Amino acid sequence: MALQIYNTLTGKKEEFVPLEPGRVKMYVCGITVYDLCHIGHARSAIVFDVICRFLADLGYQVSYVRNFTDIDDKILRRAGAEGVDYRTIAKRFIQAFHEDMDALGLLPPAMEPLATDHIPEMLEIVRRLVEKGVAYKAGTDVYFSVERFPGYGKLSGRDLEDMVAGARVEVDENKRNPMDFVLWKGSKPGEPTWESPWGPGRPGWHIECSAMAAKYLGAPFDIHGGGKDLVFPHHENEIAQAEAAFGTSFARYWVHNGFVNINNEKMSKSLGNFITIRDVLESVHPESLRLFVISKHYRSPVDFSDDTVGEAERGLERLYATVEAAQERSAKDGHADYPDDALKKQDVELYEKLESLPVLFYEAMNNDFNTAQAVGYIFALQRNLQRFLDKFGRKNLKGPSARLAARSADSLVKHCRVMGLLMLEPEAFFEGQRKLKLKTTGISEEELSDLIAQRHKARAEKNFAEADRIRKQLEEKRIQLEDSPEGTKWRVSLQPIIA
RNA sequence: GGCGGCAUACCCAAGUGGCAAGGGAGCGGUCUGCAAAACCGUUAUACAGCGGUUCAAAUCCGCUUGCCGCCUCCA
Repeated sequence: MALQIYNTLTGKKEEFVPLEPGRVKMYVCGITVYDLCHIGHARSAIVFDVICRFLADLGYQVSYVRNFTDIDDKILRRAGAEGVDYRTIAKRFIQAFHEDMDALGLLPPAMEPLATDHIPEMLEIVRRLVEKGVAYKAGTDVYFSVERFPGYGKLSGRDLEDMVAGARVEVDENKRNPMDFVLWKGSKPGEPTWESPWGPGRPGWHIECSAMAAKYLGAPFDIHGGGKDLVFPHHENEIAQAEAAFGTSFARYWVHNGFVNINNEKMSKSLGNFITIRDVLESVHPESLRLFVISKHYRSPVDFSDDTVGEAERGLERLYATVEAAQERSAKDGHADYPDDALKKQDVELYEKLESLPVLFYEAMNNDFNTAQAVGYIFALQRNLQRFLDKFGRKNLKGPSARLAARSADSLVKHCRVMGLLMLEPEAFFEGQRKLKLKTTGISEEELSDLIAQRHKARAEKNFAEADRIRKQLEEKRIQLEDSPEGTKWRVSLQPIIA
């Protein structure tokens, strides 16, 4: 089955046909850089990262552009509050954004343009719109006249009359229609300003994305993405400006991700349920957050809680643990090849899961990036593989058994990596996980190994009361000890994130 | 007020006409000094409710209820 993408513009899943064979041009609205990013931004970034990786996996060359809005009221307000230049604020949060995205393991876009570097391109669009009579100057501002663009409302599925009737926008004497939106704002004293044919000022928000997308991808381009909340007015306005100015369609497929909620409510500063990416990554592995995100369909809202993130984390650990065990125990014999029949004889169910995973995986992903279903298929293989390994106790696998286990592990890794998961060697993952988790308990590695050694001694002396006392002491710090033939291992349970 | 979305087991969640994926938690068992992990078994005659279409519906249509989002900056 060919790739199907749900297109907000038509409200339907459509077969994806790129404008240029073998190439996908994708623009995703980035952030306004005035504060740290929260987990809603993380979801959006992860969703489009997975889309990007999947398209690349299908063989497309992906041109991915994501902008920064680096001039805006909120940036100016913060700059004013701190008594610094707005560029200082923008620079600080662009850097923070990059740190967060790197920490999340996201592929960098091909291009990350800044709004303020594209004022001439924006002015050119405004010029064309004014020339065509679709925009007008009023006072010190230039507005887009929604009545002059017949398609206005087509993305968000509203018509102009309804919008005007229910409009909650401020009445502005300058506007001909309450829904008209600003393209160019006359600057107030002390604000950053650029020269223009309509007087000194700065660009409106929507014009940036139209200008940068058109510059780097041309119009029309293939995919335009962003959060659901951008559908109206931002994307609606982008379409209006760009199509009116260029006389062509703007973007073919409009893709919008759902929100992250906390306790079933949208995250917002006023509700005090605002969680930054940094807050989460302090105690949660980035791939856990990724698995959490892709366990849900990208268009559905997702509720973030300690429980649901913890579930994702345990799932990820099991995935890594199974892969590690399979790799280790098939290391010797896993590379020799055997006929399919010989492998199948080892474990019919595992063999069938292994054979069917590629088909099912691509079927799910091709169906509007159904990562949740794809993850389900991956866990089905993981479960069968783990069960197979357990049949052999702790022994290493030989011959066709080793080969079957090795191939299953390879398949898990390969398919997970298409979604940006299982990117680490298991050993490195667990090492990182131990360090990260231990840090949240306030116990040092030395203290812990001392306590484990003490307990080991107590156990050797059959002083189980003392051994259990130490175990309990550590459990209070969320550290769980696991005795195994290879010695005592430990794991740390999740530190609550939500207060 | 206008527009849109969602409702599947204890929890999370996939499934858009033909035997209800997957994960987590629970319970019983194997293993273990005890635990934990892992494995085995088990947990929806059923998909908010009512009505309709169909040989066949969680899936399509209508109505009802509940929750959420957008309409103002917002991923």
